[in-house]
Amino acid sequence: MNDVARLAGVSIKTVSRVVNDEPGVHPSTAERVLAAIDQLGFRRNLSARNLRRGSSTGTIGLVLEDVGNPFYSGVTRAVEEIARLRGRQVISGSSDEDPSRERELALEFCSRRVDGLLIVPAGLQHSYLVPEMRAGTPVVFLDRPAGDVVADTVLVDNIGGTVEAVTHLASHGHRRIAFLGDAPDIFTANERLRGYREGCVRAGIGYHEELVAMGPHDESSVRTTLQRLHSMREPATAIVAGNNRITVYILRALAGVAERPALVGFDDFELADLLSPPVTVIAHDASALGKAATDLLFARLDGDNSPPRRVVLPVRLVPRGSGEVHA
Amino acid sequence: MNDVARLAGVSIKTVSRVVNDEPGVHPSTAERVLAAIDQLGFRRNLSARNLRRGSSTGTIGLVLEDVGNPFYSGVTRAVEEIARLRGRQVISGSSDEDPSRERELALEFCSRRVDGLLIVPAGLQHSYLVPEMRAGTPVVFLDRPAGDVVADTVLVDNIGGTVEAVTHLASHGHRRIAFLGDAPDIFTANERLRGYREGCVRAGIGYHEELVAMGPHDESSVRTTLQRLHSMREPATAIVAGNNRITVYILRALAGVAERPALVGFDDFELADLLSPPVTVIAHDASALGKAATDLLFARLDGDNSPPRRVVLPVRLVPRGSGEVHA
DNA sequence: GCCCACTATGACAACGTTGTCCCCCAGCGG
DNA sequence: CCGCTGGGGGACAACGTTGTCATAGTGGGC
Repeated sequence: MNDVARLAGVSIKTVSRVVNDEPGVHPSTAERVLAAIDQLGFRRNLSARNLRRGSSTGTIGLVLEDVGNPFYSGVTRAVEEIARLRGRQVISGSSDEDPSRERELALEFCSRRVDGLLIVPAGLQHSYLVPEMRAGTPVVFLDRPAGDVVADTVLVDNIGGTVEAVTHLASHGHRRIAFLGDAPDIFTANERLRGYREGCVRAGIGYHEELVAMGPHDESSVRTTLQRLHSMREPATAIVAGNNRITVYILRALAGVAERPALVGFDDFELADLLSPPVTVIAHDASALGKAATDLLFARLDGDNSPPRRVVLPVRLVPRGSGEVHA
Repeated sequence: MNDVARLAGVSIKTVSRVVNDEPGVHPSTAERVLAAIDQLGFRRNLSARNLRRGSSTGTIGLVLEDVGNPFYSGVTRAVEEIARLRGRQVISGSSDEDPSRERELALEFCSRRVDGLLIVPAGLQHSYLVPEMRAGTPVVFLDRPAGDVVADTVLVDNIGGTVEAVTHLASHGHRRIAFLGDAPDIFTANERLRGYREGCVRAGIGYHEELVAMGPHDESSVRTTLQRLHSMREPATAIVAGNNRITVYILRALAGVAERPALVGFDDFELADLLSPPVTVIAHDASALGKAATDLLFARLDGDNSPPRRVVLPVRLVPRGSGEVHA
């Protein structure tokens, strides 16, 4: 800006006026300034501007588990969409389910003075955010609740979803329904397990420890588990998968197997309907989740200071016929 | 920082020293300062710091077409991974194939003084970046080349891929091979069309205009196109799909159809191997693309000022047997 | 010709940091 | 007792902006 001013033969304040379309600059002066800007390739430094004006940085921090996972990239897209409408940029990072990484990212974003934070919690400890929240940075947790702070949270109906999945399978005559879930210290995994258990009890088929295998899972652990479930005295005839990755592992393991158990997966995924058999899922909308959380965040930025809210988004069983009919 | 200094009864410079672990502060003073920091929930303002130090902002700007697309979210993940190793945050945005949006995003990132830019070009005009590039901001284009500037570029072997796809199909006896591509003003779409044409010529089956349908495509346009291809006097017996979305549209349109043409899709996708029939694809690695581009960017940041490079990543035909064998 | 209003412009401080330079004072040798 | 040394700490400027206020010039009304 200094250079522009020198080149145009004016003060930097005048350049500032031109850059900001402020009135009170003679057209011919403005023209000279614009020419200088063009010649030097000047671009206003937003950091300095925001610093001086004490205004917002126009950024939103997004901490999620893994942008590479289609579910979270759907969330990201929705967040970006709304942020854009409100003139904000999104800074994002993946925690990879590591609490210290989550914390590192969130605090880094705070140092950058983001206007707000959206966090998919990896850990259970979030008191590190208390100073920021007290300082006025709105924080919304999504997909999972925060550990030890009270804050806005957007969840999906994990329990209701798995209850429905089990009910659905039981209504088709299944009595040996297994559950493969993610690591039990992950909130959603635990909730879904609870839903599974409740579903079993409600369906009157009882809860059997040996039909449950919590993660963390990978392709081979799923394979082993399926063999175990199949070789039981009373084999499982149906499976509920705790998330989209596990569903895919199961599908891979079952490829080519003649006698397939029925399957219901948590999380919908592209092409689920085109597989044979198509896969019944408990669907919930990643973009709805992202939208709800971002809307909440912006409401806070707009001055809403009502008590923290907890929003639970509905899920929907999408029956596609993946072997529910008992053979 | 001012408040911290006041509370601890020291000057702000001393606080700065403590925050930056600089020597020359008496342990007892440091302790007082740390206590004050803790009590006030102080967090250093990174913008101000970077402004004063004239150092980098520690951010990388990433402009892509749509984070929601699994291909680009894979790219994003890879970029993030490497940026993290080098202590950078990623700011990203989706252009939705809109050149003005791409420009807006890129320039916004420049105003934020990102250390470097990664761009999946939506348009053909990139001279707007010249001032930034001259000012020393490294820019790497990925997936598609820049329009009218010379810059580092990372591409995949689009032509080679479609040539191979057509060759593969022809070697299985197909002579009526159709091509469904994206909008022809998109670089990759055009390249793949060229590869298709060349493949046809090489295979000695000739290039027939009526077997080509360039986009933009949606589910219904694909459906219509397939009907047209099927009801020809000499119907197409095989199809090459120009990208992952088109492949999926085709799969949807073909669901339940008895007499399916063979299919080879550009871009691999999850579960392609589990469909029946499994889908043969021309695979290329989103994360390799992201990694190559980011590596190139960091090389520039490390001072590499050799002439702009163009990297072309190989693609790989993954035959899965989606009906290549001529019925 | 004088004063006023108004336009165009600039000087300066400040945002929250950090780099540079300087000062104070205790401790030590002479 | 003096001067030197070095550790601990502060004052001040500067990064690139913008808000506030001041000022120079210009033209019009009396």
